[in-house]
Amino acid sequence: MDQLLSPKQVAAAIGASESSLKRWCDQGLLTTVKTAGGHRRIPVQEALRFVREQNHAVVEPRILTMPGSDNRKARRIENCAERLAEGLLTNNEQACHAIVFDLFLAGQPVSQIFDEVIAVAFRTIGEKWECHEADIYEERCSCQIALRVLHELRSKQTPPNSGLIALGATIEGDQYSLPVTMSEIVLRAVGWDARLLGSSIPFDSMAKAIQQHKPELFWLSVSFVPDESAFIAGFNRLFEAASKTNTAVVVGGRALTTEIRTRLRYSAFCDTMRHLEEFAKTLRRQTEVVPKKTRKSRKNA
Amino acid sequence: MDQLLSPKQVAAAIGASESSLKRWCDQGLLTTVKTAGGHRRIPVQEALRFVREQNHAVVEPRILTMPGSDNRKARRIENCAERLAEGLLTNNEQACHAIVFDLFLAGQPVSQIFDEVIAVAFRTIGEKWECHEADIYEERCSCQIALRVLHELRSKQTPPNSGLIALGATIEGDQYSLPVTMSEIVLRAVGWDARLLGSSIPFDSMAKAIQQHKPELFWLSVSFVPDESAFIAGFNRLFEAASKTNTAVVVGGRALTTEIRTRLRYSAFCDTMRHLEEFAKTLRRQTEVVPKKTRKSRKNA
DNA sequence: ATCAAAATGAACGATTTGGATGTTTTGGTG
DNA sequence: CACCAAAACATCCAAATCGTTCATTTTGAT
Repeated sequence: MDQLLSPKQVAAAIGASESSLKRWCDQGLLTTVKTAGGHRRIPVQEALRFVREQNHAVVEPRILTMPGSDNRKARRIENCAERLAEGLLTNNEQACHAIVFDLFLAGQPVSQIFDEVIAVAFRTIGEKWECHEADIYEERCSCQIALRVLHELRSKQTPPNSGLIALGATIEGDQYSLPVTMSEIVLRAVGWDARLLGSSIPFDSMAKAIQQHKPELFWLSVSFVPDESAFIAGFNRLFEAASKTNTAVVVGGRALTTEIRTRLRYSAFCDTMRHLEEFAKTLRRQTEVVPKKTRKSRKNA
Repeated sequence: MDQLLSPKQVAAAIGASESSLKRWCDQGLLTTVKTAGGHRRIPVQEALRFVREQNHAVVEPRILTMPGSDNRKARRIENCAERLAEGLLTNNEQACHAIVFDLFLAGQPVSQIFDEVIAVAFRTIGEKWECHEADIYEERCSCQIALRVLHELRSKQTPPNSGLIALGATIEGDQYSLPVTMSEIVLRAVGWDARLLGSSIPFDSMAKAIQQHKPELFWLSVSFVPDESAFIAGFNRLFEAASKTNTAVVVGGRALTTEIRTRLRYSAFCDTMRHLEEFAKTLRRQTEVVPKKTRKSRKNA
């Protein structure tokens, strides 16, 4: 479903002249496809990538299928967590949408948006719940809204084209789908073909998925551990299975105490989305370079 | 074997207008076969060659990769469930998306799409799982895909403007978010301001939500009942709470055996999305007409 | 402050695109 | 077989886009 835009449309969207836009296309700053008659066509995702990378202003977000909003001051990341928490608790889905997409358009890495805005907002909501200032249903409803925003965000990313596959899941009994969904988006942002298996997957089924898809990476978000020893045993079994297909296993989540961690075997532990992003980037570089047996790269070194 | 496509289909596939495509055919950029009546027919292979050689964009790969998905036969709702099940199990998100949206754009009511396509597809997947032809992770992954399609569908609906509020949820321990999400979409389709609270909500919290939002309708999707007697007690308590705010309570879901049902008090029981739609329509008419004390409606009667 | 280099945006005639039109063909149904 | 709605046809034309040139503005270094 990636829509194609004409140079004029993109120009209008970002408030530049058509001439400049055409020049940028010809310079390769924007990847264009051409019609048979030689007209330039720009996929929306590509336009979004350009806006984010160049830190360009967006005058008409609607052309880029983005929610309209007050652009100027919204870009600072500081108050956003607060504002998001309020938007979530007051059921103001549009506001939540706008907060996240403003940051996205302003070029903030998704990992940072997740760590510093969404995660913080939900921590706030969690605290309010503990103080009986918010009810459970309000927290759950907030999750629903956030999930919809995340799905929308996901659909605006440039679709993955690399052959590097990542699979992700949560363990049986863990129903928190927000973190695992964020992980998927982060991985896709750095070029992985990340596929979320879903929530509450038994370890044996994960192993089967690994065996069938042979991913380069498997990630596990652990927000809740129903049975500690079963978890440790199951996880280490999973790690065994993964090593057979050379699959790196990344684990993270608030339910993992240091005590549990010391008894796990894993390729990487990630406290934040930023960590996950960094690890995925590194692994990607390694995995891509290694199979290439030529030593061309020496020339540049 | 050599599937033929109409100019319109190819145009849709590559995101160009029908006019342009026909011109390109006439210029010889695309080799066409002609029917007896002079209509152009383009072999899939030829369309693919054109895309490769012209380095053209592909907006709707499904048309070229799964030929026959777009013709009139495919619009028929009968085969769709089958095709959707296959798309879900093969991780072909785009195909799933296309199947649902083709029906939606063709004017099929969402309730019918849900009852006759999505529900059927998941029943098929469930059966395969029972016969060990599909793994748990494949079912979960299918749910993820379906959820994303549903969210996309929701975002394409006209946003609610009526004052009629509906709240919905699943009970604690019930993690099936697909049915409850479909319900929300159905209600929104018939003009309700439906707000999904989320999955796994305790009865007390639902009661609180009702008390705070005073909805005209509350719906509960029950796909799984962890504790039967606790459920019955909790539900009837909820019904009590709802009657205080004049809130109709609708219940449905595959976990509700007739045995359980006989022990519940509710405003309506819905086996299908169609039932829910009908009930919501009726309630809407009643609720809207009653407070209006003029008898204008008599004129039309 | 000054100037050259670079970037921007407007203007131009030629070409391409895509929507509208009324007519004909197609494919499915009774 | 006859019928019908949807799809495709040919044609036309306004609007959009192309590549190019050129004047103006911005940038950056002296």
